[in-house]
Amino acid sequence: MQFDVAQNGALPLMTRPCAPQSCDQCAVRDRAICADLSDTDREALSRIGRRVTLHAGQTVMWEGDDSMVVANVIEGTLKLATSTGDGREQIVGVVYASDFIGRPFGARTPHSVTALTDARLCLFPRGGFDGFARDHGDLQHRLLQRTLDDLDRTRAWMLLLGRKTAREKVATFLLDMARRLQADRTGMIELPLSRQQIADILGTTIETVSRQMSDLKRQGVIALVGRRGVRLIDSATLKALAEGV
Amino acid sequence: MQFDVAQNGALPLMTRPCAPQSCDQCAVRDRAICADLSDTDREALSRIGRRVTLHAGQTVMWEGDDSMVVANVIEGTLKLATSTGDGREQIVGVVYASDFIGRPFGARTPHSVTALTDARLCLFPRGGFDGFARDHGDLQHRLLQRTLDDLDRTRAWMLLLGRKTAREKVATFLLDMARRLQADRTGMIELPLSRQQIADILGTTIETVSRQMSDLKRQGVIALVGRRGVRLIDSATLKALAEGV
DNA sequence: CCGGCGGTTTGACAGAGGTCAATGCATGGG
DNA sequence: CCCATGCATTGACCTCTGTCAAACCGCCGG
Repeated sequence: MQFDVAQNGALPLMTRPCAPQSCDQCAVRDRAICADLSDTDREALSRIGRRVTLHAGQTVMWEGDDSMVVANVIEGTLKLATSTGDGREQIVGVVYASDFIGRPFGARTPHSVTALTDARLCLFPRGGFDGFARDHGDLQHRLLQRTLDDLDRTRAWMLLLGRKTAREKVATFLLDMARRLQADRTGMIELPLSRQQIADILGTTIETVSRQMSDLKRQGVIALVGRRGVRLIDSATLKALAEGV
Repeated sequence: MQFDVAQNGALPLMTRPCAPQSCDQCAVRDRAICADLSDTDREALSRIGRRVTLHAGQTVMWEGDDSMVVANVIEGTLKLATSTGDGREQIVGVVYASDFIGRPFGARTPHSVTALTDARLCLFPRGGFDGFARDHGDLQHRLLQRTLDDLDRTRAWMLLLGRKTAREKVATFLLDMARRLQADRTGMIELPLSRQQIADILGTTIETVSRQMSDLKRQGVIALVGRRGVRLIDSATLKALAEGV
């Protein structure tokens, strides 16, 4: 367990309001929660919010802060994290393009949100979003669906944190990443996370992650290419290891 | 880590349909998700469902099963749990009177639901409930609120599972239980869980839980009375221990 | 192309907590 | 009321993983 120095620049919220931009060419237009709004409704929602750009490392919301904004992720990867008083960090979620972030209908943001890569958000003031959602059952339904899915995923992750060994954790993590990042034919993926961040997801240390990866490499189950590259060579074995042989 | 033998009788779903009962005298009438429905709507929902009684140890839903029913908890305490292939169990939630259980709007039940005490449920077939919820924005809103709260609590628990020491876990657990069970003036609570179940919540073993509790007792922070009774003597110290001193 | 920085790997070691096993003791059925 | 059963406690031991430290090496800027 160690202390993660928050590396972040100025709060970007007011720094880069992009030129007003219609939803027509939005990259996540049909995957985000606004996907099945009518064109007029979607534009109305769009007018409440604005597009902002983040650089890797910037934090959008802090744990315990008043919940002021919510957002759709248009592009990039971000982490959700909580910490103990003495600085031990646990990553409680990783979000990708089209995911929704922030805490609607609640006073407090229960975890920080930090960009892992450069990212673009479609950001809404919470009050405005809450009001809009209350008036649009389909948006609310979509948000409910998404929240239920998040809860299922989060609970599945609790099994990993509470009951799996380091080996099982790393194997599970690699398979999960391969699925999410759509590994190509050769099983190659580029992790959007440092070893420290992987450790913070798995509830272990950077050294343990590194040792487990090296072991898997030695066994010929994966290959490591550069700092962030991993090639899954024998995913059958990896699956077995993820379940504890 | 050990194997939890599923102790359960017959599936109770069809065994004990109580006499049709109006919502008027329902104990959780104004705390459950149906609380702010109109009387007519609430009665309509009630007609979809039925009241069932469970005995401690009975399982209502199994991990991975098709999601067939959802329910309000009228009375009692239940656990939500997932397991690895080889039988290691992690409790991913504990639900109390007025809480909602089951997976609406989804095909699979992602975790089992088992009664810890005798319990009473207000049970709905999922299809019927889903349809009703879609037509009643206020019900859906309430469900969303609840799900968002669950997600926040679950993520907070991830910090415990991933980053806290055994001492911190047990202290946190006791404080959480005292809050939820409304400890009386003397700080006395009656845990609805066995040591094994506490271990399954905290991602540790029965022996570790027992040792930590004995240590806390030796330090004079708590007193143990009988198998399930705990008296919080010095909750200030307990709070400090929960945060890692 | 090189040098330095920061992330990563590896090693040595220690300790928290898991495992196995025996004893203790509430609790409920006879 | 008492014994038997199953949960809880305690002890001994060992292993996994965390800690501290040093070496390694991609990657970027000059």
